[in-house]
Amino acid sequence: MKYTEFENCGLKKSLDMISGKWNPLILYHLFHQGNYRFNELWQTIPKVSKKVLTKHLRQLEENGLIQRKEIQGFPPRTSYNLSNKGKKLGPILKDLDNFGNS
Amino acid sequence: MKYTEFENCGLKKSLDMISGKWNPLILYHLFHQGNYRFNELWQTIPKVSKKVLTKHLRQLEENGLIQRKEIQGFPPRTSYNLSNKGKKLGPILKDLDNFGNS
DNA sequence: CAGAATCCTTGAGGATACTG
DNA sequence: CAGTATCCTCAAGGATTCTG
Repeated sequence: MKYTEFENCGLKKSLDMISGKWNPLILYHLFHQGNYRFNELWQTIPKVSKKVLTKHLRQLEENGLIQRKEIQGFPPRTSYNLSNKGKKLGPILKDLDNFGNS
Repeated sequence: MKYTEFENCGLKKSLDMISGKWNPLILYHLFHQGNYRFNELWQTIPKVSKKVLTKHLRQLEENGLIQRKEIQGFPPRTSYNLSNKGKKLGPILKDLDNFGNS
């Protein structure tokens, strides 16, 4: 496999999806509590700036791992939860966790 | 899970082990051909500089995923191959590859 | 509340030259 | 052959302030 091929392979795509600094933690929380509003998630992971948290969430959404819902009204609210695709990552992340602990 | 806990969890450790730019490709080649000398590997992945390739290999070795053997004599030779631990990553990387292709 | 805008720091990775 | 040694670039992430 050459580098140009690697760039398009599934492994690379998967790693790009989850390797952002906060992505594993975001996914972890969505796995275990299901549903978060933006500020709720931010307070759960207080060390990340809102800008960066937003960026991570946008990428996760673009990659189809999470869903973002706007709730109409004022003040504005958003709700984030895992997509079906995102849920399929669960066992793999668990495998990686076990591997890292071995 | 708080960030401080995440820093020490297995998932973080695993991601740190494999998320270096060239690590997946290095592991891929070692999986499929078993044994490489330094220059052989470098010519297989020619876009990486020797400095960076060395750094990746050192880290993989420190994390116990690969083994490095020096062959005495001149010119110097080294041989790299997967450790038993490294081989256990195979199925997980395959899962990630499938996931990324889905 | 859920971001967007702005400016800044840091380190991973790259390019090139040198060496035992 | 298998690396070191230097110098350099760039983008991820951080800090802070502003807004509909």
